[in-house]
Amino acid sequence: MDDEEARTRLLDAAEELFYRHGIQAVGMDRIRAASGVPLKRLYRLYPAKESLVTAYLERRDRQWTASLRASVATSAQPPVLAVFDWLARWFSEPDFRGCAFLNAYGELGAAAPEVVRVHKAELHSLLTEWAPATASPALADQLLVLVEGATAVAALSPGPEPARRAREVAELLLAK
Amino acid sequence: MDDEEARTRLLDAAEELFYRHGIQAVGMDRIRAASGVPLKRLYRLYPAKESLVTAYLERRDRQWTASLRASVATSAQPPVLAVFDWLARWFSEPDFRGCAFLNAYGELGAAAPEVVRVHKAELHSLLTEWAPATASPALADQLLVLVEGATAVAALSPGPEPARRAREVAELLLAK
DNA sequence: GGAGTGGGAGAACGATCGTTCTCCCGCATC
DNA sequence: GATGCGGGAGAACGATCGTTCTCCCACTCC
Repeated sequence: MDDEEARTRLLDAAEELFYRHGIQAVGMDRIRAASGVPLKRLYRLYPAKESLVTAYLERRDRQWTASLRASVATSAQPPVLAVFDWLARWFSEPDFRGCAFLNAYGELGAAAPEVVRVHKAELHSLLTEWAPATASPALADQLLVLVEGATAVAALSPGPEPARRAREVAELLLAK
Repeated sequence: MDDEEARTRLLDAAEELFYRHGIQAVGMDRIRAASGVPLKRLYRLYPAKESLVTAYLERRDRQWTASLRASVATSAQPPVLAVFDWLARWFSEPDFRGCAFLNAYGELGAAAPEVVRVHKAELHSLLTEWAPATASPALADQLLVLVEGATAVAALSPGPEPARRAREVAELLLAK
């Protein structure tokens, strides 16, 4: 097992545990046990828990954004509506538990890593990119409210319905 | 200082600290220091941290719902739109940091107290009550997405704008 | 006034946390 | 084959947490 594989295993374990149980509720030793990476190596690759948390969120941000981009690009639907179809599938995953970045911000507050804010800015920028060129500049803001709202509602009552409700509203916004 | 005043002081301190810093980040001794209530009395009134957390969320639920109800009842606007005006004022409070119930759920996961789920069910029921009688039964679900979405967006970029954007969308839904 | 009681201040306890250190084994080098 | 050395397993350390205990003082009741 080289360092690269150890990093992957550590981030896999961190993602699974931090996302499911929250960040403060998971100790470093639990991540060592779940990843199989010895503590000494863990601290060589990530010198403190905070850097592991940041790395977890940064990788999740890249993967989340890439998955959404790919799904929107290959959908036959208008991009903005394809977002909600992708959300419906995400909300149906068995271990879905809301937005990892919002959860981290709620738990850590001002101590949350910068990537939390970056993630939300990226999402806003994607929605701006996908909105019809003729639309009002407020449309991206409104769509962002719909995406965040569907995610927050689904966090407490999982399943595709919140995404479908949000999609209905988005269709209305586009037809306006 | 009788027990009732001690309870109030404890819940005030708990609300201020738990909401601002997160639940796990605040120790019982910090609540003792902020409230001025001795530890012995604290544990007589709330036998464990979990019961203090539950009491904090339950009181906040009652106050939040009462404030929203009162504001909607005295507004000249249609009830559903008055909700978003109330949100805009809430988001502008200097210590606003998102929905305390969603934050608690994100931090505690399955270990979150039941009141988190109850709070969201109440909100849905209020929106159903305030929706025009002629509206589609899906309207309350869509409004819930808008309310939660505005709150989530405002958590990371505070101020009244997310509520205004959500209100614009709600107007469109009502005019449909 | 003396005995009992309740509560306040804060030390103490056991558990757990993030982090570091010790010990030891396998392996590469001359 | 002796010698270093990187790394693994896990003990150990200091801090902090939730919770309980000790000590002591003020006050009540006869």
